Amino acid sequence: MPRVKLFDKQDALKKAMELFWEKGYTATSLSDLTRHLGIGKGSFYATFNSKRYLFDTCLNVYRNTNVPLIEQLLSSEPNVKIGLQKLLEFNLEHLLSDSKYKGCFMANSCSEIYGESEVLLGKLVEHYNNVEQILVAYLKGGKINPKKAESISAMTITFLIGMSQQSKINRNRINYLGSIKHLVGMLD
Amino acid sequence: MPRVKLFDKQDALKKAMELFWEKGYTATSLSDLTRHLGIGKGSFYATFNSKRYLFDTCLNVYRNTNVPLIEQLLSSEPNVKIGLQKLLEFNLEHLLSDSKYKGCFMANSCSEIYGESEVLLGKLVEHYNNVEQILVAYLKGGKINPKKAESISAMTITFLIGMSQQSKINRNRINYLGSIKHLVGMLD
DNA sequence: TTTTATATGTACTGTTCGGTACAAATATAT
DNA sequence: ATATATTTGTACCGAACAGTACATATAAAA
Repeated sequence: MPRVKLFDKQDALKKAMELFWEKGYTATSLSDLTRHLGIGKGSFYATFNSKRYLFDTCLNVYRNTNVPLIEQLLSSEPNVKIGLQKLLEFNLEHLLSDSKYKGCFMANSCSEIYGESEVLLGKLVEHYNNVEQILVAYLKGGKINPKKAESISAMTITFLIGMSQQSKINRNRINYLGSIKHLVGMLD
Repeated sequence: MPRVKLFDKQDALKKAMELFWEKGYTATSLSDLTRHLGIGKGSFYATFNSKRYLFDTCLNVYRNTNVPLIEQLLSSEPNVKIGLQKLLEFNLEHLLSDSKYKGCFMANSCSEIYGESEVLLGKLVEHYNNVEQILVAYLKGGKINPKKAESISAMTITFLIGMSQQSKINRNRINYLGSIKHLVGMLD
């Protein structure tokens, strides 16, 4: 019976994610969104409840896209040293190949916690704990001793966050590759 | 002849810096500022030109406060291994002792480059190049071979940026200390 | 073709934004 | 005491903000 939507929700979600990822929550206005998604205000609120709610959804989309990618990348590489290197280089290439200098959506969002209820904070904490645990389990599975696996995982997370932020102002691939080499070397 | 200012400009500058540091440029409104500084709009614009101009000034204040601190810390420690460790631990303690979870003002500002003219970007690039060069010179001065000095400096910068961002969602001192130990150990 | 449930655009809400205009207040030099 | 240069608070500006109300358009079911 009803009229049918003129746009694809999943497609619009992806576009919204790109925009929030690029500009952050606060700096992205509703007119930015409707313009970029190519839909009107009516459709926007009928489909996505509110700006805040859409943002949360976008964070989930990002997370549900990237974490499995990491898991797959690691699980397909039995040599943990190479696996760790691939993980780091994979992230680096993603950052440097992005002409918009967006960095990492999760890491960016750490700068937008202020004033929010605990929801965003909790989501970020959970995400990074999750990734860290994946890495720890992977390294332990490769006969790295538990203590070392944990400390190297922790350092890798910190380094990844740093790289994603720094990639906005420094695009020197050689530099980062050198650091990655050192980091991976710590597994010996 | 004239009426005299009822507030201290340097003091107000410091308060403004705290606020921008905590909330970022966009999320800090003019009413936030005047309320926090305890002055009216008239005084604000008579003293600080504009919100944007004040922000730039605050960034300079931050930088002119912190870089000399780093230089002093390093120059007073002849053992480069201990010097690097002190630098990292000094930063860590600063981050963890801040009950407001503000992170690093410079690193935070990397997330606010979007849409700005090249001014902010240039300032951040220059700052991090500067700090990196200070570190390189310090390590080279301690008989670390040039190549190694450069790669470890680069990694240290990335790590510091990462730590400052991550400190907003993870306050586990032990974790960071472990990473620092590993990083310093790379000098052997 | 008519009915009908949903999608859509537009006009509008009240609020806040950064910034300006300017009159009133005031501390000092005379 | 008076004159004066400066600070200060307040009223105001147009624009943009997130969000709502609702009439209109429309595609499918009947």
